[in-house]
Amino acid sequence: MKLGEGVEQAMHSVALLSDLSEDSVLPAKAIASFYGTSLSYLLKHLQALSAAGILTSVPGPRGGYKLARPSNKITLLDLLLAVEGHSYAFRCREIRRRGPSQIDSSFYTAQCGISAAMLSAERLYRDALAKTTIADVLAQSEESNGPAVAARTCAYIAAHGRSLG
Amino acid sequence: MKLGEGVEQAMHSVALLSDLSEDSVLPAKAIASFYGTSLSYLLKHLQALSAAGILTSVPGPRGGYKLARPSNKITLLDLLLAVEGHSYAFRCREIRRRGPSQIDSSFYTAQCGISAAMLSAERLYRDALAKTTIADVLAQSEESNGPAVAARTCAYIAAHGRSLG
DNA sequence: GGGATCTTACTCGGATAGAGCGTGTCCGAGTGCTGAGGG
DNA sequence: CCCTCAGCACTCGGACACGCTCTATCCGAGTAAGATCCC
Repeated sequence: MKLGEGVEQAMHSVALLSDLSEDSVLPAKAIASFYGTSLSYLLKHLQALSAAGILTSVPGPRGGYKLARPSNKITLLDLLLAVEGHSYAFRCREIRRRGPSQIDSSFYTAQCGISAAMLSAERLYRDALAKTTIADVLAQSEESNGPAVAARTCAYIAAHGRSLG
Repeated sequence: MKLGEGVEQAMHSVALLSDLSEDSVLPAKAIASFYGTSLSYLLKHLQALSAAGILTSVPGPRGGYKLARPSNKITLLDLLLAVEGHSYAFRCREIRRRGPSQIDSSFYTAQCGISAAMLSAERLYRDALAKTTIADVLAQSEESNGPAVAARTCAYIAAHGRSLG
């Protein structure tokens, strides 16, 4: 029950890219520098987001990343699944059927009750994340943190963002 | 985002022990054999459950494990935390504060919005598991699977359970 | 024959190797800018 | 002075080692039953 550090990096990266004008891109190097993380490692996850259709990448000089759709259409679940994969955390191995004294499989009509309960809880988790967009998070964050933080990110974007030719 | 296989083993083990009379114990060897799992590996998790106060262990010959409290007082969350640890899956590293252009920490009054949203979803997950007891799962499972499965476990318990002297 | 004691076998408990995956890094492919050279 | 072209620097993309956690295992400590010996 542990999420990789790449999840947080991906989410913050998308949050940063949200402040970018539509016809601009921000290179991964600038994102890594802004958050003080390893560039190579961040690229790994940005590429995953790009493959999932969340980000658009522009190669070459003056290239970079930008959002593929508005931030109010990007949910935390989208980012989580893109980085960590789509499989559920709990996977039923059907150990109830193993062992020496098996009975016929037809007796096990329904799925394992434990598995059902675990997956049901996990769906609640995913539903909650699916209802929260990056735009929601940013709106709440700015409200509670005040304007200084937002000003800092805007300044950084202005300094490192690049408009597409 | 992956749960260890020990979680499933622990939960099924507790489910099996639920069918045991109060003054009896079941050795780990019998549980491992029933589920076809490795004894040594199962012991690791049964010990974790014992340390968490969910199971009671009786050493020596005719020893074994039994529930420390009734199965309707044991929730899936208890088992999950005992096996996987109490820390949350998402851990905020505060990468928003790192990087070259830090501003004073006092500006970051509230916690990170992303962290808040992730932890909030995870609490929903935990709440759902905290509301589900092993007794609930067994009741539902017996209802959907029919009596043959329950009969098998009862027979196994009768053959391998040991009453305390 | 009864009781104490010693051996024994069985249990849990903690410490110890191996495998798989996440973490971190590196080098290569592609692209647009830039400068020089020629018309 | 303007156009063409080659070189180049910068970007993303995929392939490659390292470390840690999970998986699996082994050996040691403790205990109660059972056999044995003594009274």
